[in-house]
Amino acid sequence: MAQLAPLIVIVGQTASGKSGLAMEIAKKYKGEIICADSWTVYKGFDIGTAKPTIADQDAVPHHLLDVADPVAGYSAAIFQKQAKNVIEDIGKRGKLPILVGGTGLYIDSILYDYGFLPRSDPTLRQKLNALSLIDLHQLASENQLDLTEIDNRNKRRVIRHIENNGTRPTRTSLRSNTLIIGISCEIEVLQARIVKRIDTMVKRGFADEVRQLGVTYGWDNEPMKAPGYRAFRDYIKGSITLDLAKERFMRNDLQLAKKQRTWFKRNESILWIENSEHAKELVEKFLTTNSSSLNN
RNA sequence: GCAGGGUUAGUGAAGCGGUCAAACACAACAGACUGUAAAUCUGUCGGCUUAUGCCUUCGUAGGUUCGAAUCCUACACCCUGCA
Repeated sequence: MAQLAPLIVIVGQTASGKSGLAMEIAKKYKGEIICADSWTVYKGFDIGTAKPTIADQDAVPHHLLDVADPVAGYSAAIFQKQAKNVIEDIGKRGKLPILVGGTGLYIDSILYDYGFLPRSDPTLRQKLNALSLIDLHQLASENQLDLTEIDNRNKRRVIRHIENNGTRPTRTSLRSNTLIIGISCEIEVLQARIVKRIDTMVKRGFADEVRQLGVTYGWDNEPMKAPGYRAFRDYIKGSITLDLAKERFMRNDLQLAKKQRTWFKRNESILWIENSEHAKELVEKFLTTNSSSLNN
């Protein structure tokens, strides 16, 4: 089996400074950035998702931004397929792929080469969704499906198990030739950064963006559920003040950060760093050690 | 000043003599996580400690009762009708 291209992965909580670090590394080592973020994939959702700016995109090539239509939706499996292609392509061109993002599932789908099972049939999904958890357990048992191995109180998981007819998805061990850097950040510092970032977003016209997107794509699509959009939608509709909208935005971001913390905490392959100097040392060492596999 | 309503754990809010450390929601904390993942789900959530255990709580201080967050009295603060 051919050696995989070297891959740098940068993870961390929202607003922890992932993008900034990625830019630094990309500039220094001729890198290209792949965004592993379940919201920046959507077209038009720019300010509120903290999508890299046009200037940043001009300075360093970015991939998997704006690849999804807000109404059509997206998924981890689609991401995985696209990301794998992009990473391979970047490697072939002799550049350094840098996977950056806070969506744990997307990251792990690359790190552990998740074997996603086929997408569900919409008709069947609708039918199963209408059933209660108890009915679903009943159905599973009629089909000799064992639910003890899965989170059987989670309706969504039970449905998925039935749809897959009991087949379990696969995963591999950690991708070879991969350096995973995690940016650690104190909660207080993070909160301050989030507050500041929201102010900046508002100054850049976030409210207008939300209004525009609501008119264009409606209010019920997936990216509209993102922390900022969810919070500002009520402000746009006039039911809450700007201050309250910002307050809720922050709350939503902090809750997101909490989930990200939990997700990444369990991954023992992540090397946690405090500052970008430390990160660059790690990258330097990693690239030296793996130079033989670099396509010069 | 008179009459009425209110004061419950981080917040909102049930309870109105025993089965109340006190429903429920939110927040918080911990965890799971494979085609919606910023999703979905699980556990904890007064303290000690982890026990069918003890201790301290339901504005404050007393009282009635075998027993009070629940009844009575006084006081404090908040809202409403008449002044």
